[in-house]
Amino acid sequence: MSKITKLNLTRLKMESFGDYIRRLRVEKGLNQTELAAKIGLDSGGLSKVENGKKELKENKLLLLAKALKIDVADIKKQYLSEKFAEDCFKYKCPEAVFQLAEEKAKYYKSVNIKQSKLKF
Amino acid sequence: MSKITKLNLTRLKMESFGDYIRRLRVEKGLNQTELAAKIGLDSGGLSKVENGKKELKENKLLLLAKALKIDVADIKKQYLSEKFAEDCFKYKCPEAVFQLAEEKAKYYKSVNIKQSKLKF
DNA sequence: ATTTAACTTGGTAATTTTTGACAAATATAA
DNA sequence: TTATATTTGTCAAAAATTACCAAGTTAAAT
Repeated sequence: MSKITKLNLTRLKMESFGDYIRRLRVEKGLNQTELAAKIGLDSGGLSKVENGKKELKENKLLLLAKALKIDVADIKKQYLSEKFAEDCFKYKCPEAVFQLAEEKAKYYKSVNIKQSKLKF
Repeated sequence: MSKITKLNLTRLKMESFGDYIRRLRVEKGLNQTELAAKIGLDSGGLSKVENGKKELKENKLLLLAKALKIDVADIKKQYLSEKFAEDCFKYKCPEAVFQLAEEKAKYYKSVNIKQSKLKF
């Protein structure tokens, strides 16, 4: 990575998943209570989501996409990338993990993976 | 992706985390019972790991690296990449997630992330 | 075919983690 | 202030993970 890029990374705030949700919610003129209701959560729960204190499973993700009228693939990307990055950080894992993960994901998609084998 | 690459992906078996562990175990001339004992597992547990039926947390990962005399970073990479790929597949998430995840991971590393904020 | 060792699989109980709901505390705005 | 919005902590229920055990299968050898 170039020095410029590295500097930018250290200075520019990266939008977290919570920031992303909050931004879209505010753009839509909703408060936490209103949006939370649409996804079966109370305002406290949504607050925690927006502040990265977690909570949220896939069905909520889909409801959120619908409520905010955003692309499901996009919100999944935002959500999972955050989870992955946190895991990588937590485990102190080299970032090369992501390249390998992408290869594996493509491989899973290319073969018709047996659900039993992978238990999902 | 080129047709050649795609063909290769569909034909070549990609080594899973379980395959990786099994290969190293066999290379060292250990059976499941022996290796399992070194990481505080029974043979059934190790069998499940090798067959992708999961089990395994970080401390076992470190023990495994030690028992198999392999680089800790390497085993973490193998382990996490598999988890990430499975999640991506399960969520039907676009593979662009990995590029974003890598950016986020680099960002987390570049700022001195507050543990409280991210709760890890 | 029988024996033996290695491996796989399923069940289950114990533990840990995640979740949603509530309430209190804090902040923001009118 | 008063009202509204957000944050935070706690708690119990629900879900997921884990270790452990035992039964079942496979494979190799003789």
